Amino acid sequence: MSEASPKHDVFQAIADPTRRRLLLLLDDRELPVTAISGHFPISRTAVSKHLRILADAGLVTERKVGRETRYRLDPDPLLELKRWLSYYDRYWDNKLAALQRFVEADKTEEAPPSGPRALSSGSGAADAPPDSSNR
Amino acid sequence: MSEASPKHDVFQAIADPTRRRLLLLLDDRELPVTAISGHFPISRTAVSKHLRILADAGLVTERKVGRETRYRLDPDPLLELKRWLSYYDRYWDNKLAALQRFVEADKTEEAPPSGPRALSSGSGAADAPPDSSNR
DNA sequence: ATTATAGGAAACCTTTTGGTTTCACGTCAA
DNA sequence: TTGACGTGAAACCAAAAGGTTTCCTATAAT
Repeated sequence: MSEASPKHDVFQAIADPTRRRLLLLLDDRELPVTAISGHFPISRTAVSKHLRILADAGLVTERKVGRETRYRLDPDPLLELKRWLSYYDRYWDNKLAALQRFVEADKTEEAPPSGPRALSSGSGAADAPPDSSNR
Repeated sequence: MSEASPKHDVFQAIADPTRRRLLLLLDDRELPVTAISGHFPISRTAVSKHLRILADAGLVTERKVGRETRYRLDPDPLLELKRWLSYYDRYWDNKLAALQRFVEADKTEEAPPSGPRALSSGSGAADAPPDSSNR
């Protein structure tokens, strides 16, 4: 509904430290480009490009006010990240983790590479449940 | 602690879709490189390089067994991501979000770029609380 | 009407990234 | 001991990423 052309995905968008700082800066403020770029050691144009990438990922909204363009955080796409991360929650949820380790105890110990392991092609879903994007 | 030389950070490590798939594949299995690369359309060497990046970020552990090197997921560094994400939790925690919007209601409406901003909601440094890394 | 400001677009440069192919080395099997 | 197997290192390459500078176009302001 809201994503038009996610040319840049969230994972890539937040990979850059400068962009992470941008998100923080725009967290609760709506700021025009020049004001934003004052916080960074790089050129205004460079900041502008970062903002575009964030906008492409849906992480900031742009709103024209007179001759300036004001940017503001839109954290919604971060929910995708949150969902992706939640896949690993069982590792930190001690109760489940204990069960998990118990269940997998047998196949963990010194399994030869070519044993009766159902790993190869077997489950197509097991290969990419939360995120299947590939280039 | 545990991190030796985090040449690659988690954010960058998970930015690549192939690497995300690797994490899934190594989620509960410990696999040697050749077995792993069978799941990907790229060369074994390329997979090996991805594994190195993941290892640098601490996301996989490598263990030599005979002539093969077995890799396995170590999700711990993902906690950093989780922590980073939690900074934005207030946006999705409805109770707090309501308060937040109320508090910021006045400064949201057409605030001039140079107003008396006192927003940094208690949580600390306004510019870079969760992540301050910069290149 | 003229001038200053804000910000994106273009062209360009350098470094990084993701990939490949080839090679060398250690380990296991005949 | 001779060969096949499993991997990483090296050299190399094309494309993408992050920057910069130089325009160009709107929108104020005087």
